Amino acid sequence: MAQPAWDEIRTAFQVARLGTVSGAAEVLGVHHATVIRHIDALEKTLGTKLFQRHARGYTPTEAGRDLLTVAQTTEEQFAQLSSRIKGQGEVVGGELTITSIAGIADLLVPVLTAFQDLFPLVQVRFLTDMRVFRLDYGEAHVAIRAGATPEEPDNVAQPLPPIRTALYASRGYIARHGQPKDESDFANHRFVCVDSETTRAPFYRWLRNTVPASAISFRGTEPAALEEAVLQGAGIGFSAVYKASANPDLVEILPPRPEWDAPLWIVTHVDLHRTRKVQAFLTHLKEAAKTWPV
Amino acid sequence: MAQPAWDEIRTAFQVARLGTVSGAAEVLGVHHATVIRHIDALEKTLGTKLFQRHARGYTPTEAGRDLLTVAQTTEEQFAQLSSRIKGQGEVVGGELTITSIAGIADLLVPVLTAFQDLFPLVQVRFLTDMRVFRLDYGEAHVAIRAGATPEEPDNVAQPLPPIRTALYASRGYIARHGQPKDESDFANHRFVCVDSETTRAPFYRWLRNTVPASAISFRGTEPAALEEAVLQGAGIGFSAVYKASANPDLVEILPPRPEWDAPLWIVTHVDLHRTRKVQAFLTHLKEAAKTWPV
DNA sequence: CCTACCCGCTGCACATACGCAGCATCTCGA
DNA sequence: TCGAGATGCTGCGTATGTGCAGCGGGTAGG
Repeated sequence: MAQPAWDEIRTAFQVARLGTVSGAAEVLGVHHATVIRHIDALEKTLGTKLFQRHARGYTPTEAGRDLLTVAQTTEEQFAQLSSRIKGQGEVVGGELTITSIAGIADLLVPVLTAFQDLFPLVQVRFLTDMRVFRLDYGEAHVAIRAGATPEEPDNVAQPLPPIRTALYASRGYIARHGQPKDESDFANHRFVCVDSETTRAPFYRWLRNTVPASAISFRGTEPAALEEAVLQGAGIGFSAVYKASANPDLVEILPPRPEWDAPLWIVTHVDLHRTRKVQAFLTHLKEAAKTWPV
Repeated sequence: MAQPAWDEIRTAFQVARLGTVSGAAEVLGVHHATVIRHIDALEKTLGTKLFQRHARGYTPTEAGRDLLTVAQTTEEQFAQLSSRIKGQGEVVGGELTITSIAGIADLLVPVLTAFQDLFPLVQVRFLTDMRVFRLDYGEAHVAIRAGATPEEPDNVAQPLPPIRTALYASRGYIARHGQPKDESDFANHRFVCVDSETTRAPFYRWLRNTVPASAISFRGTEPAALEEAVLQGAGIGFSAVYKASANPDLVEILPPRPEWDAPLWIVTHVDLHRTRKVQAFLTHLKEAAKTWPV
């Protein structure tokens, strides 16, 4: 069962509305002949006459009047849709999906809530999952990634201030085990380290190379668990500077090193990068990043 | 503000629904390349990306999902419209407009009511007006015309049994003036005739040529008024045989003559003639005409 | 009654859009 | 790790649809 072409329905709609082929042709911006051919083709596929042809123009039959009412609403629907889509880039509103690693959620959440206050029409979705969300699939508008420079094509990467990391111990740990004088004293202490052998984090690699395996007394996979372990005095471990500096219970064992810095990237898909919504968020995020503790 | 082509919206709709260009192309019965070109053109006119392109296919963006929901209902609306129009010729229902001269209304009304009983979905409009309704303008589905063979192109004419006419007088008239013995006696009687000089009715022409003008004592324009005048005894006049034979008060002065017969025609527009509704009425009408009094 | 305008129709030439085919890329499974 | 399948993309030749112009017919106004 052959379905009629939508363009032909639109042509027939204008003819039914205006009553003349000439008027419809002018409105549609096509030639009179095109209008006639569309009507003929449509009537052929439908197997019914839609119009009575006479010298004064085209008068819709019952079927034509039926088409008129249906296509009338379609016309309005499409017009609304069109202006909605065209205007969507202008107004900052609708859904805004951000994805990041869980570790910097406390850094991002204030930024997101402030952005939401700035643009009340925006609905924020903040996804922090183990897996990397694919920007290609439209899963997120903006991704905050840590590590090496993202190289995916079609992705736009912009730098953020890196996450500085240092070695800390809780005051409870120091009270029990003291504070290492220098690196040679590390063997006499207890350390908290990630369990994975293949971690990409440079400071953990440094830890494996510097501290004897026997000194690493607490291992875990979940970053949040490792941080908690350090706080609880399970051992000496790493923490982001911005987190530790806010916690008076943590004492710096070793200061942050540039090679430990985790580069932070804002990544967006090239198609979404141009939209005003994303642009507004990016400027807001970069502005907020200037005030981040370093 | 350029409006997007409806066909391109349909293409984009199928892509959004199926997620792949290939699938949409197969459903639409066009080539993959056409689908891509439609999407590109539509996104260009809308100024916004509708889909995220990736190796697995096309994933709709917010705008694409918006289009999806709108076009979904459009698709359903058009499908319903299409089947409704296609099927409308199959079911005998809706409006049926008949037009005729007022004089034979009493002959047609029983036919119309019987037809309405046969097809309860039909709504009959019976138009009897002085002016001739134009089938071209879709003013009526079927016209009952009297007189010469209709010659308009695009009109289909079918014969009906002609209306036979004879000369009558009321019993009241005969009681007062007697009954003419033959045509030479007409000068001593009173006659009822139409007022118009240019009447096309052959029996009135015959009357003018046969009866002296002084014998025509009652003139009128309205056929119904003339009939009433004959009944009231104003004079001798014409009446359709089927009407007079039902009235015992009328006495036949002269029997009907073939040259007085008024040919009756069923006329339909060629476009509407093929529809089942009109066909059903035509067969019903012709069947009923067989039982008409002649 | 006649003339001028409007509308719809159709043959022809051209441009646009289409189908085709080959290519590049990615995903999934062995 | 490699291969098979699927998907999207692009250049080229063709066909379909479009624009153009002239014609015929009907209506309206003088």
